[in-house]
Amino acid sequence: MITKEQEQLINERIGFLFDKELLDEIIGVGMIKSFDEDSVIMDVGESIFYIPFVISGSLKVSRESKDGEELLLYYMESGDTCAMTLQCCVTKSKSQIRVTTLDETTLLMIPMEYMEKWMEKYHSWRQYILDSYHSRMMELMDTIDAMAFMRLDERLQKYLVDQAKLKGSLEIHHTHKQIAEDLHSSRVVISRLLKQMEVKGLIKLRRNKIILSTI
DNA sequence: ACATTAAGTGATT
DNA sequence: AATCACTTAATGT
Repeated sequence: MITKEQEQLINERIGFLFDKELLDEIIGVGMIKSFDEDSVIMDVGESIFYIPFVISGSLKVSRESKDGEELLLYYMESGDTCAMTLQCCVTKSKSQIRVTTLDETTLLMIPMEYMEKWMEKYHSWRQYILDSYHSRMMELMDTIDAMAFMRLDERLQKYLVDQAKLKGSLEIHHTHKQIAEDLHSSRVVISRLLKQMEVKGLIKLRRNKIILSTI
């Protein structure tokens, strides 16, 4: 059940997206769930019963190949929902993706049966769903572009800037290994590129930490 | 003090 | 740009 404080938080973070009436319904049927940093909240092959909304925190959505290799697709922040999940709800298929938290993250879960019902009933819902499809699509285009046309060093820079923006901090607490996995590269290569960037004065390197000079 | 894990580096493909 | 093999540095027990 949703408490008064949680209701307030929902209103604050995603309230502007929907009509009052729909918001009341959301509060009636939704559940709030919180997760620690680095927990996998949904994995490849799992069935999906809830539509998640990000209330606070951030997550990454990635894909996994047969041999366990990971590839980062896009990020989700406050007010976002997962287009892949929506798709799975409609087609009643299993998750094709993995969703991992990057921070302590709070989600609002809506049982999936409301998805279609609200599509007919509320303009704001339909609009929101279409918008989020659109923005996910755009983000995917971005990552495809990056993979196809950008060199790894440019991708790495973009990655660092994205992370910094996402966390609102110039310090990034990732190991070179984690970054390599996200960018589908190897640790040694990332270490070397980061070293180059440090020499250029773009970043400073510490153990488990990278400090950007600017965004 | 010792083990473990992260990061740095030269050589090779 | 990736991989190997090895070193060095930082951190936990």
